[in-house]
Amino acid sequence: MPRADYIVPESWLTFQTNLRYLACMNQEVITVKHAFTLPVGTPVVLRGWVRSRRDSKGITFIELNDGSRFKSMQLVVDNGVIADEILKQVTTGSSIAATGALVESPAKGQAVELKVSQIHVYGTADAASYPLQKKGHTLEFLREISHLRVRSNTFGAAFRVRNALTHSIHSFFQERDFIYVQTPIITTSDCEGAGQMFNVTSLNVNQPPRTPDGTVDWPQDFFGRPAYLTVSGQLEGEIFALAFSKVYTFGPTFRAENSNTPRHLAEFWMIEPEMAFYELEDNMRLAEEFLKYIIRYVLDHCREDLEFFNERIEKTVLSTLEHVAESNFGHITYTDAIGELKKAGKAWEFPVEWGNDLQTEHERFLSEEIFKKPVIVSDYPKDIKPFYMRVNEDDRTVRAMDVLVPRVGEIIGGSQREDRHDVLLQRLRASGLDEKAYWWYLDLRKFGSVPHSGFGLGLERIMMYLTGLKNIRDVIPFPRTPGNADF
RNA sequence: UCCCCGGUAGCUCAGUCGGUAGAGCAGUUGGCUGUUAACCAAUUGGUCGGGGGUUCGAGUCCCUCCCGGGGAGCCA
Repeated sequence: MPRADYIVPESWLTFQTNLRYLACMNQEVITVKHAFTLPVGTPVVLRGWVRSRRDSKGITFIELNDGSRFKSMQLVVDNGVIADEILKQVTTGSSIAATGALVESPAKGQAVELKVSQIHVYGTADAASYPLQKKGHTLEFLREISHLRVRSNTFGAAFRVRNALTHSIHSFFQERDFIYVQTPIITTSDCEGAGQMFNVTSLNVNQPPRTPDGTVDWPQDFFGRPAYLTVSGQLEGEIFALAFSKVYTFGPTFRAENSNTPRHLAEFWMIEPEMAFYELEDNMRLAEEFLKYIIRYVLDHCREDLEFFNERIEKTVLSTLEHVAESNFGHITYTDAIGELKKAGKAWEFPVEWGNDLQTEHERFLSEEIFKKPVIVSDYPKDIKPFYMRVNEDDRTVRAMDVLVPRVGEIIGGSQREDRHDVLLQRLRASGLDEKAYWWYLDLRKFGSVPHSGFGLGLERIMMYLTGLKNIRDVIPFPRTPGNADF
């Protein structure tokens, strides 16, 4: 809906006057996205960055993008309207404000365009050295210029999708009475069983204080003992679930693993819901509902961006997302999955044997060949899963679940938690963990313990699924990987 | 961390048997009255990833280090 107080009267001739008008009305600058909704004839000031410029004799076309949506506004400058010395500065990458009126476009490609009456150049961008060209760049090259890649089509689309995705995650849980809990980023509970952790210390790492036997004297450190960056908020999430019934965390997590793959980051974002009174079946139902909800949301709110990914990055993005949002996930137990994989009669690189963990090749076969859609594998052997997962009646398997999706692999890992104090204690000991460090975790099973479940979703993993981008470094603003923490 | 592939102009790449550096795009200049990755013409542009070695001679062969990509493990 056009709002009169957004509209700059055409008679207000100078750019400075327009600026003052906007300022005194205390209005935010109109976006390109908003401008496309205004009726033809509306005078506006648009500001943004020049994507490209095309000159013909007597007429200049400028693509102006401000990030508000994928499509740029085409600015049309007729001969003589803008002084040559100003127009010369309007190059790819420069930042400008353009005053003019929205008009119907006589040519194909856009319904409306801005007929320019004035241009103000905020900042020039030397054409010879500005790295972004009008033609395609490789994602690897753009990754080296993370401060500028966000101005490109691909990364503009990716981070608008990421924004919508994070919004939808909060909406989903808030609509269902989940409480958002911020679990700590610094933790002293080591060996959470999820890989190498980053040490956090205020000691001088070159000359740490040492005890007589030569080991580092941790009591002198900031927290009085070794501290780490969290690898998961799950254990603290359980504390809150046993008070607020349904909670979720949404924050960064850290792994110091030396993983060099397109699917791993040292710093990534994770969503971890935790629900009291939920058994594994409830957990699986929630995971499926959750994934469908956020996929539907992004389909409904980022159509233009997804169409770009579908056209340029991965031709199956739209069809798979539509399919997944409508169809039911597959479900198979680990034991049955082993049977299916054996029946497939394929020559596996890793042997298919009950008790072995599923390898990437097995997971892909399940989701891509057998089910051809997301599939939940549940009830894994207890020996290959962490201590906190609830042991089944058979005493051989635990109430674990992994959601596997075609193309990306494991996107969710979760379980029903062990809520029996004696069993948990036994599992802790069997895993060789220090039960004293988990005193509060055991306490939760001593005082008002209830069945409860939860799962973790990697934000960047679902981003890869939504966009079709094949390297996780392209779906997070500033990727941290072994040997790389630039920007 | 392991295995494989790659690094040549700002970008994407070619470079034969070891003989002294190429194209497209971008940039620049000019042309074109409505372009859409505009088009047409001309033109500038190089420490061939770093170091070492073999050779009369290395972008090319060897060693080594760095960086990037793919696969694996770990996982989300």
